[in-house]
Amino acid sequence: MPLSRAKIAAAAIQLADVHGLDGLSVRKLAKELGVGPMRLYDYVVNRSELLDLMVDAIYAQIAEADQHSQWRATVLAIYHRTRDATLDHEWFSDLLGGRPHLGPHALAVGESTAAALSQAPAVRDIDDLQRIVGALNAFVIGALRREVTERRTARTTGTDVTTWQKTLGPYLTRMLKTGRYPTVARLVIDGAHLNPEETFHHNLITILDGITS
Amino acid sequence: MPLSRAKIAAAAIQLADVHGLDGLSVRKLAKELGVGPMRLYDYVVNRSELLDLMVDAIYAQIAEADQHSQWRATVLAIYHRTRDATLDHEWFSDLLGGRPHLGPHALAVGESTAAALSQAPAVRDIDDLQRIVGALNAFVIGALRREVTERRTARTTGTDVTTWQKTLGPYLTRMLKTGRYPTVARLVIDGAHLNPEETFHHNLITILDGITS
DNA sequence: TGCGCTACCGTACGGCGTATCCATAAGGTA
DNA sequence: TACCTTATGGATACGCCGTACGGTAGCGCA
Repeated sequence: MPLSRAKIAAAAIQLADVHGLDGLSVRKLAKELGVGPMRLYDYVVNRSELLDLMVDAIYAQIAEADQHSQWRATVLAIYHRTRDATLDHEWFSDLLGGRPHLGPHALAVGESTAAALSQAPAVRDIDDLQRIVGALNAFVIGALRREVTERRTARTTGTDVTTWQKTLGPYLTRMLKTGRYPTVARLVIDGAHLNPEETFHHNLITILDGITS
Repeated sequence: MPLSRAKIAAAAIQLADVHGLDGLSVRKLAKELGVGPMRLYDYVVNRSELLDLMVDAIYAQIAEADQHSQWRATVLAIYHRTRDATLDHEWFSDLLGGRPHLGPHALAVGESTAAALSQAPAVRDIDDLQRIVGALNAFVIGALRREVTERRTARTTGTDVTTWQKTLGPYLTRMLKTGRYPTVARLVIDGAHLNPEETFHHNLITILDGITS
């Protein structure tokens, strides 16, 4: 097996899936592939280019979204698929919005999204399109980052009450008991655990429909 | 000068403002403060806690937003101030959404935002509030990340045409000339350079009014 | 005077990205 | 067959990083 950019990216993704982006080093990746570290620099100029490779591989996964005849359904499908891919590869959220996504598959996804949105009746000119694409992407980036962060903290502190009280619990409850943050306290304590997918869907629809009308 | 968490945070912020988060190391920070590296670990348990300190210092800056009598004006003021602070300290965008913001000032900002939004007529119960706060925060996080990323690439590649053509230009124009990304091409080529602040404001208002009605 | 405690610091370890140089194998030519 | 060229892969090394650890100097107090 002669080693290739695709193979390197696949191994890197697998490593990052398990150990996160911090746990992905050029050296470990090389060891995983059974070669010396410097070998990888024949295929990639930088660690950062390695990340670009990984990102575009994820976009390839996203780009497989089915084309719907309705522009609205197409847009929703793409963003939901983005969410699915992000939850499958949480490190992806660390890179979301942090660098320009210019790989071929990223461009393809961007093209599908923009093309669909350009069919919305409210989109009169290219400036409208730019604003709308920007707003939607911004929401999705932020929402996915938040969701992944919540997942991570829930995982490390544990969802159950006992470990929660041993980690962030004391500090947070102490802060909330000061009475200086009543609304936040209500959100934390009384706020039901909303279904993340439903919340994402609901907010996405609200913004999409609000912005295209 | 006896060294304190506040002083450490201030020096760290200054360093990060100039050299970015990557250019901020515990060792450099210690040297800047005229002490040995390990000295800082008497005030901070981790590099990560150092970042938390810095983040909360920025939230302190944001929290100074004036209180308006109208909830809508309050919300807008807070988010605009968030944007201002982020553009003053671009590294802040790298941390946005990537970790829970639980410092006292972050909580204060969250409290002000949530309290204001809870006065919106459309907010009936706490679940509404949770969804709306989540959606707005998500948009702002994503929008600021994107804006900072654009600023950075514009800075390194240069805004003028000549350097642009020497860096990303060739690759991107080649990709766009394939004809596979017509809509993206139109966005890049024909899309006017929209005023970032206006775009932010416009989108924020659209989402805010769409979601609270 | 002696003693424990605290504040502080120097050193060191393991890991990182990557520049540079070396060994070896492969293949073409005389 | 013998030699030279060229590509392929690897070992080593440099300068950084975060931080664990052990030691020391100064000081309050018995």
